[in-house]
Amino acid sequence: MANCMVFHTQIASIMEVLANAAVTEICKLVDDDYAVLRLEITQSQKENRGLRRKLQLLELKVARDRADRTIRERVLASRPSSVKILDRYRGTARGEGHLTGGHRSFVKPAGHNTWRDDQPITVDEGSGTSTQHVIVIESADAEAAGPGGLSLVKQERTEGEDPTHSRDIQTGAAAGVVPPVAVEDLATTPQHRTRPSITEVSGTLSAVLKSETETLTVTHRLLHTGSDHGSDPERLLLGRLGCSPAPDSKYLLYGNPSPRTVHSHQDSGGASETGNDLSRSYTTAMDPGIMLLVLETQTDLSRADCNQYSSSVYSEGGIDKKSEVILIDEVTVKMEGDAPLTCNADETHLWERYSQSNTSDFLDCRDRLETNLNVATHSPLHTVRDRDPVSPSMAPYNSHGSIFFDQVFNSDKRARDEGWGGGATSGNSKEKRFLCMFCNKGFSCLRKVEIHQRVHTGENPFSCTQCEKRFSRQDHLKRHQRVHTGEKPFSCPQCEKRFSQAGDLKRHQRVHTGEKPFSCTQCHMRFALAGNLKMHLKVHKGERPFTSMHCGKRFSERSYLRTHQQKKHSAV
DNA sequence: CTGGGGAGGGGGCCC
DNA sequence: TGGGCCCCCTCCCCA
Repeated sequence: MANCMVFHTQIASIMEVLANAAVTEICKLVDDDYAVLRLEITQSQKENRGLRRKLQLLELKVARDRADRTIRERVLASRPSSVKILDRYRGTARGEGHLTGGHRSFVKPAGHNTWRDDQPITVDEGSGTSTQHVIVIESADAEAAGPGGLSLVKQERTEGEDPTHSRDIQTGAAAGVVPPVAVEDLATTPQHRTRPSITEVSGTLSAVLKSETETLTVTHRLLHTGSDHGSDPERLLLGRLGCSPAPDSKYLLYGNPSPRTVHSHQDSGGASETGNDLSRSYTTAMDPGIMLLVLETQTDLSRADCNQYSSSVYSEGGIDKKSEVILIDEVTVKMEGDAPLTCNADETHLWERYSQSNTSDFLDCRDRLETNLNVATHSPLHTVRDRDPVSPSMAPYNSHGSIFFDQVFNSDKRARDEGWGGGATSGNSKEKRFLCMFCNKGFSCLRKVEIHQRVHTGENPFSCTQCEKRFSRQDHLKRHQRVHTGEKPFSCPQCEKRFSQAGDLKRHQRVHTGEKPFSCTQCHMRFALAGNLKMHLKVHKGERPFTSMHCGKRFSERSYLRTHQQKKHSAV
């Protein structure tokens, strides 16, 4: 019995030892397998990340190629639209010329990459012919454009800072991915070349701006971006280029993340819609997904100062913070009452650039912006206010990736508007805290800026159901529709003539009053209409830009040429 | 050439 | 804040 007990004890001991050994072995196996498994998981994760990265790059490349192809097709299909752009922003450059002034630098819609070279556009300007070079913007890789979108860019111009260094920092992040931003300013020497305020942040795109003017020795900048419309909305930041607000003023330059309507060129109506064509192409080109910009005014140049310095070249190297400006010839004729005619032949349009934003601020802005984007508004605007002072440490590239362009295009209308006191620096009683990111014009509320920006973006959300014409404003559409309805609500009390626009009636009534508020300073002839005076001035200037192909006879107006040709034709 | 109208672009203001 | 209107300006066209 005792032996039996001992035997059982021994058996139990052996069983325990064996069990322990088995457990140990099992644990060891589990640990080994677990380690292997972990290793495999880690490797798989790494592989996944790598593959995902490759996939993103491939997708971006495909998207970019598609966008390039589309844009190339559009540009090739509508090559003349480039001239229409001139027309839009010069206001007068239609067809054969007929230019009285305006910008001497032109915007190529962003993304129209096939319009690559400096294409001289010959515009007959008065007695001479000016060869205008088109600003060329080239898109570039979009590889680093993160889906998160908004980028962070900071640009600083502090006294003594080397702007080259600043730019290098800003572009450096994308340098390995995209071609560096190239800006050529043929009018300036390399030493005086003003560094472009184009900051390639994410590599979504690089911009090549080439601008050259024949008669100007000033630098000008322009920004544009382009991307695949169908892909993730491009994020860009636009700086500004234009005469700066008053010193020490701070303005909010907002982004317009409007889900821009992209119109195909098939939408373009007939020949009567050339303007719309332009708008559409331009809209397509712009299509900014998000534009956000933080701006602090920086230059000491007032508008007048800009005018004064408009023909000089500014260098931003080192401590020079002055703006780049562009001199635009523009003839504006405005006559009030019997006051002498005023001809500002050297109306200037000014380009300047600068922008400042703090990295953290920008991230903050981005967050706000992205938050706002979730709101289903048509075109939410986002403002950033009270920017912190600029920090020298730049972090131009964030994880989301995006672009910052610190440039702005000024339309010739701007000078006029600001001449009326509507500019950002006009110091109106109403504080105009909201700046157009394109022309820096100030507005008192976001809605106005949004509407105004359509001037630059070409967005025409309101279309006529009768003729497919498109308008940037609803009231303009409504007014246009009187063309179809025949409605003429404004009637002249003197002659019962009716007009569709109140201004037309007012203008017409000069017929009855005999009022001729526009007088020529050369011959003291007076005119009831400003356009008539304008045409008359060509007589004095001897401007005859319209030449008959048949007999070589020259005319000051296209209509004269047309009449002449009709007579010739009827005679034959 | 001149006179004049049609129509569109754009800003400001009011409700 | 958005709609609507007024106003100014400009281009184009035609008589």
